Amino acid sequence: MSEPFYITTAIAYPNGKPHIGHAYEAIATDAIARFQRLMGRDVCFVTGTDEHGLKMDQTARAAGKATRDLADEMSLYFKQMCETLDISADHFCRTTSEHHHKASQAIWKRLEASGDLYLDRYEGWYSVRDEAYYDETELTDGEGGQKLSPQGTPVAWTVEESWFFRLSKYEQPLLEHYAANSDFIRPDSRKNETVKFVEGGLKDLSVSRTSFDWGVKVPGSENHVMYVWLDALTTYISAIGFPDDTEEWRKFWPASVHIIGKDIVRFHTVYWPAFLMSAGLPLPKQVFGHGFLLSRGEKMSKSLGNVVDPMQLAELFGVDALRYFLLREVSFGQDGSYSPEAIVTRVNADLANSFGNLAQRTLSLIFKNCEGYLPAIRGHHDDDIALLDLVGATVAQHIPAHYEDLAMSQGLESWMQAVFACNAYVDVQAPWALKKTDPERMETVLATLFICIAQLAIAALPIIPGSATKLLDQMGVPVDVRNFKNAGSHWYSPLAESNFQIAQPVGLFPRLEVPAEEGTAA
RNA sequence: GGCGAAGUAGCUCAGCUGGUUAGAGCGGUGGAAUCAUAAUCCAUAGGUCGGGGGUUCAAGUCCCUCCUUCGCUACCA
Repeated sequence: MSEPFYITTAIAYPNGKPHIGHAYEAIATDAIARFQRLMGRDVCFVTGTDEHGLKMDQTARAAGKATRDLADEMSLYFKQMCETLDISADHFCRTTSEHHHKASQAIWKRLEASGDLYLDRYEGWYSVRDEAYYDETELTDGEGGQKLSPQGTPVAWTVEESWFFRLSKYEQPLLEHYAANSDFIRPDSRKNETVKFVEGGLKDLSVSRTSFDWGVKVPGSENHVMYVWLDALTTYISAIGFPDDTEEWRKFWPASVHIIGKDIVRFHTVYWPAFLMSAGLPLPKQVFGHGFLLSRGEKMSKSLGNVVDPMQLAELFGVDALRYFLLREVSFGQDGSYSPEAIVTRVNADLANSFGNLAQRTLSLIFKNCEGYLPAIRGHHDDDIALLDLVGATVAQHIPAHYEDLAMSQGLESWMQAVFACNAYVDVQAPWALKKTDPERMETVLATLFICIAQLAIAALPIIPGSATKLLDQMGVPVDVRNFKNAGSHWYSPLAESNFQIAQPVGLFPRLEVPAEEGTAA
């Protein structure tokens, strides 16, 4: 029985098309999910869209559409993005689904049964124009003493009936949980922020709204809809069956890790655990808040006009090139910077010049000098052993250790070091020269390289699944070898003896060029 | 204002609990090689580790202070 591993992305809020940040999160989560599958874990990977709330309603109205139609349309963009980027999610969930409504109402009833919900009034400065409450400190004084919101719209003191959740009750339990589970919130900087925040005291949370109705109806209070976050967070359990007693639910909850952006850490590390405690359900084992992608070091925003469409990038550079760049260049957990130049430089250096060329030169030599048959090994030299050991240790130990720690960029750094060692080995051994002086030795050298390249391709599968698979296909590596457990097993000789023959190798990692029209944002 | 993170070679960054000549990749320079995607390999470029002060036999690595950048500071997500 393999150990279950349940991982989720944040459930994206689709009041616009997906941007590079959504793509980044999906890609990173996918790489982790794929890695765990290759480690033999039984993986469940969930992503989806969080479609309720005021913003969706407003966006739809502004576009002159029915909210449901907008949700359908936008959610589809996210789903398509996942397909395009090779995201291997097991479930794509929508909070508008019937089952999800049922689950949200079920968790609501559990909170209620715990005595953690009470009806009260929410008071504050409300802007009708913005349909939002503002804190006193955010307001400015307009003409005639009229108080204005940050958007410059008039606000008025408003009282609204609302259900409240006794968040305050969970202050100590949460702090105890953070202390007892040091890995619950990662990276540490996010954990510190959360702990300080909770230590500062928790107020009860308003968890229903009556000012709009685009959401999950509160059981027994039909004029209330649930606070979007309560509903959205519930996706993590509704996706695998809750409240029904399904096999998936029993197997996969609690989640191994929620991968989220650093902006929504609080919702996942304070509200969500508190809701779960109240509901009597186990807490996820970890919440990881990744950083943001900056465009040339600047925040991306619609007003700056530097928002990047991930679909366009994938089309321009290739899905695997984009995936590789994001996971190699950005240290997971920290902010990262993106630019077309950076993608081109990184991908050309690592994938095209180093790894791609290594595979191409090796397979070409085998194709030309061995008629495509895998060369025989006739006794290894020390150099061969050293390379096999280095690549073997990298693939069996170093890379998995980094991936396991969600340090994909460091795993890829180890990967590149092994690639460098292979290229150095090729140059020192010079199989093209051995062809004339010692053909048998040439065969051993090429066989050694073949084994190393296959192992490196396997280690790259979580990051660049498409091209690594194509390479392994070209090389005839059996599917059951393509995982971290079997990559280092003795599969080469059986494959060679099976008379497998490689075809003329085809380059899988083309050199990229910076798009010519790349100019300054107008 | 309060709390926190960061400031290391031209660029992007590694440097855990303090300890030999501060590291990598990219770029630059000089060689080698020619199997390969004008790709590869080898060597190299001498950066006061933001400024100042302190602790220590010894400090990017601990303490203080100053400067700069950034994040969090609750109910739009």
